[in-house]
Amino acid sequence: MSRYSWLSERLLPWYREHRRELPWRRTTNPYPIWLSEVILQQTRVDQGLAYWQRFMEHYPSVTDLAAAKEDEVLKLWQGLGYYSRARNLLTAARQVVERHGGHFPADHNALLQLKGVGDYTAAAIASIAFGIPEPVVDGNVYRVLARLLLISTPIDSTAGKREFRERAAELLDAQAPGDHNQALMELGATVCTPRKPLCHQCPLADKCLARAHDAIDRLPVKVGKTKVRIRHFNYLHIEGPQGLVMERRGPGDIWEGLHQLPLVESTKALGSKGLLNSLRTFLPGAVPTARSERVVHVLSHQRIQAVFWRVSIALEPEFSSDRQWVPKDRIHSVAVPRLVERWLNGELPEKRV
DNA sequence: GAAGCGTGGCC
DNA sequence: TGGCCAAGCTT
Repeated sequence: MSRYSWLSERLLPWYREHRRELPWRRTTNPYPIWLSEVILQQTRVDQGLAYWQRFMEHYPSVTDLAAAKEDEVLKLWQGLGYYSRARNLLTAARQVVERHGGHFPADHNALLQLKGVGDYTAAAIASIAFGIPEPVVDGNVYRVLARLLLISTPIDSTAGKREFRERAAELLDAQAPGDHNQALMELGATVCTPRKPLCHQCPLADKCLARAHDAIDRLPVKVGKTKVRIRHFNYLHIEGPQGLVMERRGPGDIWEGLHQLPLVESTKALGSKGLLNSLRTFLPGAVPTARSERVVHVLSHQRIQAVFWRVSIALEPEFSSDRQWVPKDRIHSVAVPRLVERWLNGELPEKRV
C-alpha cells in the first residue's frame, strides 16, 4: 500500500471523470502508445493528434513502420518539428522487429535501449501498456509536484531531476501505475497549467502547499535560459524545364534529412549586390531577378532571417546525390522545413530586386 | 553536463 | 512584441 493513498483516492476518480478521450487511450497495445509518446515529446496534444492518426493509417503495426523509407517517414512528420524524433522512430521500429521479433519488450531497461526512448518514454510505455510500476516525470509532473509539495529545486538541474524522480516514485500508485501517471500528467496539462492554473477545479487543491503559501506562480523554478543564435539564410529558387533545384540537408545542423532550395548562408543580411558577390563562387553566372521580403523564422535555439531569391543561371549548378532537379509534380512529395514550405506555397510576399 | 534540436499558441 | 511553454532525447 502506498504511503500516499490519499493521492490515489483523489487523483484516479478525477482522472476517470475528466480525462480527454484520446485514441491511444483506448488500447494497451504498446505500438500506438509508443507512437503517441514520441509524437507528444515537447508537443501539445492539439498539434500531435493528426500526426498520430496519419502514422497509424500509413503504418498500422511496428512491422509496417520498420519497412518504411526514411524520406517517407520524414514527409509524414513534416511540420511537427524536432525531426530527429522521426529518424529515431524508424530506427526504433527496426530495433523492435530485429531484436524483439516485432513485439515491444515489457521491460523498462529494454525499452530504454530503443532509439529515441529515454527515461520518460520508457516509463510511460512500461506503465501504460504493461502495468509496470515506473514513475513518469515529464514537464507536467515537474509542475504538479513542485506546487503540490512546494519544491523550489530547479527542475532543469541535476539535483532537481533526481529529487523530482524520487518524489514521483514515492507517490506512484503501484496498483494502477498507468492511470496514476496519466492522471498526474493530465492534471498538469488541463488544471495545474503554467499560467492561470484552475485551482478551484483541482482535486488536490486543499493539499497543495504552494497554494497555501501563495507560491503557485513562482513554481516550478527553472535556471536555464537558452541563448539564441542569429543566422542569415539566402535560398536560391532556380527553376527550369526540368523543375526546381533542391538539395537534402546533411547531418550536424538543423533540419537534418529534410530538403530545401540551394542555400547560401551569410554573416549578415545581403542585398542583391551582396548576393551576386556570393554567387560568384557558389554558382558562377547566376543572377538574382526577384526576391521575397525578409522573413524571420524562430527555432528553439536559432533565429533565422531568410530571403528567397529567384535566380537565373547561365550554367547548370553542380549536382550530386543530394542536389538535383526535382520535377514540379514531385516538389510536394519531399519533406521541407515550414519556412521553405511557406515559400513554395506562395505565402511569402515578393518584390523586385 | 551543457548544448542543440521545430513549431505553434498564448499573453 | 518577445518570451515562455509543450507527454524529452541525444551527443
